[in-house]
Amino acid sequence: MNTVEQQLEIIKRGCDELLIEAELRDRLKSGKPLRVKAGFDPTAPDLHLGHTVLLNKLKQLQDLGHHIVFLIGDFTGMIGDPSGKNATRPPLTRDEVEQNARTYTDQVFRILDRAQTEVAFNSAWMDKLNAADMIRLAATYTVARMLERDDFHKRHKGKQPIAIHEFLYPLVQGYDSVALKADMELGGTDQKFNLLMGREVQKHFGQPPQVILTMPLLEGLDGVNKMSKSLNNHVGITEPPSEIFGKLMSVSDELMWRYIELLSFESLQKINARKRAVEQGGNPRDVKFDFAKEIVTRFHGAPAAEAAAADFEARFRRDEIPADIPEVKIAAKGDGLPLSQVLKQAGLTASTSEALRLIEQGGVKINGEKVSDKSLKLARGERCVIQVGKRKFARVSIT
RNA sequence: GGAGGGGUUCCCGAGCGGUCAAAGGGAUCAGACUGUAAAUCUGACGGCUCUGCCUUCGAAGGUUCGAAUCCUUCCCCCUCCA
Repeated sequence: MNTVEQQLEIIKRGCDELLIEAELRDRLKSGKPLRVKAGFDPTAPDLHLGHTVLLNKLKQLQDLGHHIVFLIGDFTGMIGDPSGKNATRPPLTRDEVEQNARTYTDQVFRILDRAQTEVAFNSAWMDKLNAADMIRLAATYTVARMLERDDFHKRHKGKQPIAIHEFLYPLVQGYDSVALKADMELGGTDQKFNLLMGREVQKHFGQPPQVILTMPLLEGLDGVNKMSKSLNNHVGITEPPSEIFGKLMSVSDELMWRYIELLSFESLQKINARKRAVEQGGNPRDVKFDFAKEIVTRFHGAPAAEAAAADFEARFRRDEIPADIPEVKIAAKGDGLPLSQVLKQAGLTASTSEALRLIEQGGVKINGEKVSDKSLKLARGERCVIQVGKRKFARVSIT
């Protein structure tokens, strides 16, 4: 068993903020496993690397012997999503929520120990709350304090709409902590307000306030916004090995260090040594390459990672055609089909207009030969490998 | 309830009767280069049976030879007052 100080060190590594450390120390001293809560929104069931920053921390806590409650915000999810003004998502049905929850947990248990994790749904207690209870809950906080929350504040100042029910979100999240008797709650730095709300609501209900631990948010591939599926700057953990590998290689050399800092399990000494090596003229590509392998290994195993690495080398360093490319059969009417049609029907381009543009720009190759003739027709019976850009391939036969 | 300001292509944002498929930026994609799907530079960026045609500027009507631009009604958002 780890001492309190050893535990604290593990808990604090990589975290953004721990509030309040003294309280956590006291709770750890009691020797009782902590009830650690982390809430997730069931609207986006695909986990990406950004989520894993938090999940890895939960795993560490789990390994220290604490009790993890994986909370799925199905109640809140069914009302509709408050964050992000422009994408007012349609409310989810019970079925959809359950479906999402299942895919969610399946992915989560690639990281957490299924047998030792409690999965909870906040509808379990929220459904029982009546309107009067809701009003009482709402009475525990003021509008002014609510507007302190950064995103509300920004939207309010920026003259963006805020719907009333969005104010209920933090309150409900806080109430979840009451229902779960949470000792500790984890979240991203953007969750700090909500997590603190949990403390307030708990105090209001006569419980000792939870300790909160925030983890840094992982930037997306663009290096600017936080990683999210809707911004399409994410790396999903269920994506194919070569996709994960390629996406990580596309991270800028600068951002790469941030990714390593938040995602790698390497020791800090090792990471620092790599930094020094690059500063002294080492190639950052090599560091990125190893890091990409580490991550692919984590989710797909070492053999898959080796294969993805080899594939990447072949494709982008030696300009070879990858090993497995999709076969596509396209039916031609008459004697043949214009190339632009073939590209569209093979799914290599979104439209014929795009196909024509790409041909014009020299982005289309047939059997390795660049095509420049926009009106080229492929005859019936033809079989060839078509490449669009660096990444899209198809083995096409015209029938 | 009153007054005012808005809703433009994936996003932000100009345009305010013809020269507008609509400036600029971002995102994206392609090409060049390269140490990589880094960086940088160049180009493309509604669709199609592509030197032309069709659809788009909150929605529906209308005025006009011609509308994103003017009018009417409706829907939605913001600010201030109450």
